[in-house]
Amino acid sequence: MNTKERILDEALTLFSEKGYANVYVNDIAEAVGIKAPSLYKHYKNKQAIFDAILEVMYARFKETAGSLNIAGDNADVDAGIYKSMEETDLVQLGKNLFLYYLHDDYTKRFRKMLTIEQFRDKALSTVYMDQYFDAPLSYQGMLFGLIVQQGLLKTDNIPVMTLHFYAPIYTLLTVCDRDPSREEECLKLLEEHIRKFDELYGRNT
Amino acid sequence: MNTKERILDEALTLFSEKGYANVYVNDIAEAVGIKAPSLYKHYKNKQAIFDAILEVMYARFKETAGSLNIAGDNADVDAGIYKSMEETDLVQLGKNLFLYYLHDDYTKRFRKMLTIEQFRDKALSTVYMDQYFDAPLSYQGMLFGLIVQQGLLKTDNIPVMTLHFYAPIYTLLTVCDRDPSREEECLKLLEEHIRKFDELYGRNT
DNA sequence: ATTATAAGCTAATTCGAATTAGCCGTCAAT
DNA sequence: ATTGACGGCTAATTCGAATTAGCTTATAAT
Repeated sequence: MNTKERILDEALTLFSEKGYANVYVNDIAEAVGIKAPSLYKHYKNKQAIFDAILEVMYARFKETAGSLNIAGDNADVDAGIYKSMEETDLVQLGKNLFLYYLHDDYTKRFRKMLTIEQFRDKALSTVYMDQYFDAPLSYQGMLFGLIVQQGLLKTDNIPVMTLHFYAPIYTLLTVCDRDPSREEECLKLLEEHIRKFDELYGRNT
Repeated sequence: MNTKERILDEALTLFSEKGYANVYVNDIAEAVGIKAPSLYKHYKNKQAIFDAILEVMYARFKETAGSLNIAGDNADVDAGIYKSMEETDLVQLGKNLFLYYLHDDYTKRFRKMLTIEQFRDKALSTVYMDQYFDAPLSYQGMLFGLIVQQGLLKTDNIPVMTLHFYAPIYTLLTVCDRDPSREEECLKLLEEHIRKFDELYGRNT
């Protein structure tokens, strides 16, 4: 990773911990191991660093939405996903989703940064909502549609079923973001949630 | 409301919209209708204004936790609450909880401020988690315990049942905070959620 | 070999936001 | 009537963080 990239990396870390306004260019430089004025050889100013982070993250989201099949893109359902869903344990799906969101380093720092900065910039809150509400519900809603079609689960209201599946995951995620020491507790609750969800919606009946 | 109180009120509004660091004492003064130096007749400095807001909110939370029976205090269950639960429609309970959180002016601004500032101050994130995770789950868990005892709903896992009830409420709340124009949509989903919850956990069977 | 560019540094400079100094009018209590 | 505290104002002052100026070295291309 070259200096230009490392600046973004360290800046993202700092922004996610303290918020844009509370991070000084000096902090970023120090984290990178250079002096503050040297930053300006790579970026026009502090705001440009922030903007560059956003661009990288947009690009990254686009990639992962496709490859990990959990974060968005409800446009097309290829046969592979469809087939795997038939045999995939819901618990695994939920846990994977949760752990990806929780541990993927970029995702995690970016989410925290969005959480802090979203109220200052409408565009950021839109990104946040899309990433953590609309896209997951849309994508998972489609999956549950297939699962219900297959008769594996039963419901007359797929959007609500999806909300029932996803909202606890989201909620537990916000807990872990705030207090990583509760991760174990949350994972346990997550697993119980999905098992009960499964039971309630009739896979086992 | 005197000047001293109005300062807190306007400052809370501004902090909740832009975050502490992005609000200038000048902004606060302007909102109040005085000049910035006059603020210092009432508060030692900017931080003192922030701290005073926290104190007011702590006090307020303590009050409302008791009087509205939705926001915390799981210590004692008085007979009144117990009795009312027997006949209260869950949908009303959930809607009231949601609408209180969403529309109570102080609660709303304070929640947004906490959301923005929590990562800079461990104490704030603790307050946030307590207010929006632990206390609601604890209190509602107790209520569901009573409801299950009465045989109105059935489950072998009250914490998960409580999570199933509360997580969608919390999730939809975070949506409305970010985009108030989605309130109607969220309320509709909220209602469907609770009806389905009720159905899944067996009130109607 | 020369030159240009990239990327670093130290030492200013700028600039804006927080705070302080010091003055003034009002009003309630002596 | 006088005084003092309260709460406001304008005009500094301070101070710290962002940015710019200008120098240096290394390296890659001519």
